[in-house]
Amino acid sequence: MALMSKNPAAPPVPTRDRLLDAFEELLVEGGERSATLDAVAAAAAVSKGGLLYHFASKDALVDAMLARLVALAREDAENIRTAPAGPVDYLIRTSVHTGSPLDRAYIAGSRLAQGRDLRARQVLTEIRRRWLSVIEDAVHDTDTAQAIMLISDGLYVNSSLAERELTPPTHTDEAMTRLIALIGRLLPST
Amino acid sequence: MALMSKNPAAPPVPTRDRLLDAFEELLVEGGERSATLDAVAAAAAVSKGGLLYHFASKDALVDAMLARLVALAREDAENIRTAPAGPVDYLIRTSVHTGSPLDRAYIAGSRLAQGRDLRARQVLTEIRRRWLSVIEDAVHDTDTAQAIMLISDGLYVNSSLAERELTPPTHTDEAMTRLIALIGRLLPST
DNA sequence: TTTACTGTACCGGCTAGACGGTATACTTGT
DNA sequence: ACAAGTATACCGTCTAGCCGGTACAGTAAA
Repeated sequence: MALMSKNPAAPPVPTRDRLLDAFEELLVEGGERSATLDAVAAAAAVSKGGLLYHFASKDALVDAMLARLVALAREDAENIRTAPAGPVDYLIRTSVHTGSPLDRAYIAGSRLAQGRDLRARQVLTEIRRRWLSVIEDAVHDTDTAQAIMLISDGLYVNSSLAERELTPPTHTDEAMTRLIALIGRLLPST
Repeated sequence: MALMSKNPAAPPVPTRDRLLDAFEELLVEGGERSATLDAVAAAAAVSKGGLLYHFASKDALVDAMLARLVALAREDAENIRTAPAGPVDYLIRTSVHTGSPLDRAYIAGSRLAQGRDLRARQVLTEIRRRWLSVIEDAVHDTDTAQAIMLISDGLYVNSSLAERELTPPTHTDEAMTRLIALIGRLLPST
């Protein structure tokens, strides 16, 4: 009785954000090709005119999406740095597809980066540079940090590719724990 | 004098292959969106009609491309297994973008896998499964093998993303050597 | 009145694909 | 030997539909 499908006091998600969500979702699910203006508008239950009211062009939509990604990544870098279980543990565990907003935005961004979009490539490169520097600070060794980043990248690829197929969950929590233990061996014994 | 731009006795590359090459190249450079039939035909210096003579539909073009990828990957798995410097060394060194036919085909395939193409996803999953099994045979430890595959995947991502930007070559031969040494630490000390 | 849209109609360019035609080489019957 | 037919390997044109974008008239709420 107290639980409705939505908290009645919760402000509705602004149309602008719903449009960005829909854009990301389409990119993640079907790549650049699927993410047309018509499809985005339909997925957000907004008319095409409404979409173009908020974003004057597809370019503007991309810009806004990337800006949101950058903001989320900035927060995340802080989360990695201050994670109780340590930066490496946090980074690795959040590299599998968890469905978090950052996850979705990051994968959406990498879909665009596969195309000719220079901005997307630059944003992704910058984000990874930032993550790398956090890990470097944590492990005090460039080569090791780089290897850890590669594993993180690999996890992203795997989970965004194998996604929702008939594959039994490869990257279980337990598997992640073992992987992190394994990564421990990379650390120079100080 | 003896060297012309081409061996005069060399048979010209068949149009069919040139079309597949062009298709891959466009996918690698600009993603699914760039790889239209018109663009493929133009890049191969063939009319659109000519393209459709060899491949009755875009689907057929994709099928042929994936078939070639599978064939190349099959050969490669054998190369990994029998590499003089060992499977891990070979796998890691060939995970950076070398411009080899397999490289190009693999990246082209992963561009398609970003979209809705089920076949591409299945093919890539299958290829990685094959590689993993070779590495498993070599290192006798599932977790370690999986970690090595993740690093390999990460290298692919990095080199296909940062490709030909103003980034100084991150993955030099020397860096690869150090990475491989690092990976050595993952191996259980038998 | 302004903000935040909806809905419709339209346009130019692109996209996949169909189709008819053509040049050339090879085969077959006589 | 030669005409007739067939297969191969394309070229050039056309079309239906999609895509990004424009334009604009209307509406409902604050």
